[in-house]
Amino acid sequence: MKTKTVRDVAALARKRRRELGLAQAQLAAAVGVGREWIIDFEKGKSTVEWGLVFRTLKELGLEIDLAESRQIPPSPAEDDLTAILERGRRHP
Amino acid sequence: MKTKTVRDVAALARKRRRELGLAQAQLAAAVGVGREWIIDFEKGKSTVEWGLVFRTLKELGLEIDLAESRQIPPSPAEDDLTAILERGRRHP
DNA sequence: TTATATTGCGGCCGTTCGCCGACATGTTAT
DNA sequence: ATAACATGTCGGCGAACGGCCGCAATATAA
Repeated sequence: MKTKTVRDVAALARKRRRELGLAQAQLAAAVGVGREWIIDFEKGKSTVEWGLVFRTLKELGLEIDLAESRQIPPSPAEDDLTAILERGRRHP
Repeated sequence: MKTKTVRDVAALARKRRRELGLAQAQLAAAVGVGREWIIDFEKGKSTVEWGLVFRTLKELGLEIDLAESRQIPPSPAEDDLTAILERGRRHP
């Protein structure tokens, strides 16, 4: 299942948890986090810890695959980049 | 590409970045994070923000797929869970 | 209905992220 | 040789995470 946003992952994880008949508290205990963390994660909170997300998905039996999409995504800040890079080094 | 740990993801991201000929600073600017964040992420640091990881992978053209692997992985907190699960089911 | 379980939310607080500098090292180019 | 770049490291600081506690809505069961 391709995911486009963190919410997609969150929704999928929630669905999966329910399919497994697990309560948030149960999953939380299994992963080793608080109940609130599961709530935030399933809400799609983007600032949760990456490692905990990974462990949670694993616990739910959801494997993470990375597929190379061929095209380079539109580099959004090309002009800003030069400015930033200029600032990064000493003036010539 | 199946990933088993956060380091797998980190290594893959680093490889991909180099294939694209991007410097850490460039990727950092594109994603909107500091250079150190890219360093930590590529080192496999597990406490980095989930949303930033997602954005970074996207920027690298790496799509995240979630595949349902079989059953529930061996639950590490079985003693606690069994008690809870017992309660959840009808008991003869 | 009455219970029971599950879920969501709001503080509080210790810990830590992520950013910013400056600096060190190694590579490459002029 | 110098200069520029790329990658890492270190110290420091504001901001925010994540855990614990309780309580109010909702499911779900008896």
